[in-house]
Amino acid sequence: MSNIGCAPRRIAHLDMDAFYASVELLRYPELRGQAVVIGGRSVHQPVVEADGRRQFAKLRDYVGRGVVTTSTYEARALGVFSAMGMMKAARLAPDAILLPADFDSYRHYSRLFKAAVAELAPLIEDRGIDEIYIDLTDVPGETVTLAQRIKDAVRDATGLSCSIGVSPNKLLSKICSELDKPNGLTVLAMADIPARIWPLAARKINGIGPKASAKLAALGIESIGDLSQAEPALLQAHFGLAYAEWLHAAAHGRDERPVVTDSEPKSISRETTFERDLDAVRDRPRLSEIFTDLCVRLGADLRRKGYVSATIGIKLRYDDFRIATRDMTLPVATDDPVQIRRAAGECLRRAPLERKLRLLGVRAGALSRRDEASGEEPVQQMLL
DNA sequence: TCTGGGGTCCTAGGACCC
DNA sequence: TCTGGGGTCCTAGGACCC
Repeated sequence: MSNIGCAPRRIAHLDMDAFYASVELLRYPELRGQAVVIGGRSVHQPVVEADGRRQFAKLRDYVGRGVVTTSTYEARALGVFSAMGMMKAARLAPDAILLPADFDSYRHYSRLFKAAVAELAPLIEDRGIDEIYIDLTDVPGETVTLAQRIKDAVRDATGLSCSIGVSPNKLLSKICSELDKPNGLTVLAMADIPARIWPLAARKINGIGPKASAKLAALGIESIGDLSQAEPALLQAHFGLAYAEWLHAAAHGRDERPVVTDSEPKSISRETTFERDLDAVRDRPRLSEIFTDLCVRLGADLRRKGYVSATIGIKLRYDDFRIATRDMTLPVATDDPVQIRRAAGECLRRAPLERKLRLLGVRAGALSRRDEASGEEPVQQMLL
C-alpha cells in the first residue's frame, strides 16, 4: 500500500458491547440492569399479561442441550458467559431472564451499525455480525476524535454502545478493543506494548486458543510478555516452525495483515444437534428426515446467495463428542437439493455408524458463483 | 444433568501428472 | 543401483473464531 516504510497504519477494531443482549434490551427496556441470558433452543417468547406487563422465562426453567449465546454484563458477573451449557448457566444464575435468540433482528442492527461506520470510514473488514476492522490510515482527523465520532455514529444509528481499539495493526487493535469494555476507546502505539500488552494472558491473542494456551502454560508461559521472551527454539520444538514464528511475532505486536474489504464465502453449511442421540439403525427414518431437511435448506441457502458447490460433505458428532467428516467432489457444481442429498448420502455410507449420533451436518464447499459456473469447465476437462 | 451453529485456515498423506 | 522431484487435487482431521 501507500505507507510501506512510512508512518504506521491506523487500524481500528470495533466490537459491539454484549451485542445480542443489548439489542434485546432495546426491545425490553424493563430488563435493563438485570441478568439476562440469550440462547437455548425452543425458548419461550415473553408472554404479555392482561395488564400489559411482560412475563419472561427464567433460566431455571430451561431444559435441553442449548448453550448460552450471549449474556448481559450483570449475568456475566454471576459467571454466565457465551458458549456455556445452559444447564450449567441455570445452576449459576437460576433467576436470570432467559430470551430466545432473534437473529433477524441482530442482522438488522448489524447492517445499521456497519452502514453508519461506512459513512465515516469506508475501508471495513467484516468479522461477523458484531465486529469489524476499519482502516483509518487515510481518513483525516486525529485518532481519538475520529474513534469517538465513530462510536457516536454507531450509537445514533442503533442506540447501542461499542468498544473501539486503535493501533498500527489488526492483532493489537483486537486486543485493545477489549481493554476498556464496555463503551471503551483505547489507542495504542508500538511503544506501549511492554506496559499494556505484555502483562495480559497469552490467551488474549486472537489465534491462541484453549489448546495452545494450555501447552504454553505447561512450558511456564502464561503472559504475552513471557511469550515475547521465550526461546524461539523452545517454541519451535513444541509448535512447529510456522506457528512458532507467528507466536513470536504476535507477542511483539507485529502483524502486517491488511484490512480485507471484500471476500467470497468458501463454504456454506447446515447442521443440527438432536434433542436426543440417535441410532443409525433404530432411528433411521427420523435421521433420514433430518438429513434431507438439512440438504434442502443448504440447497436453498446456495440458491439464495447465488452459489453452486463442487464439494459436498457431511459432519457427524457422536455421543462421545468425537467428530467425523466425509466429503466428495462432484463432476459438476450444483445447488440442487436432490443432488446434494445423493452426494451427502454417499458420504454417510463411508462414515462409521456404530456409535449413536448427536449431530448431523451437511456442507457445501468449492463454491463458485452460479452465473460464472456455466458447466464449460468440466466439459474441457473431459476433452483432455 | 456438560458442551450450538456457522465459519476460516492449516496440516498431512496419497493420487496423479509431467 | 535403491528407486527424481515438483505441483496440484482430494480427503480427513483439528484448532480457532464469532
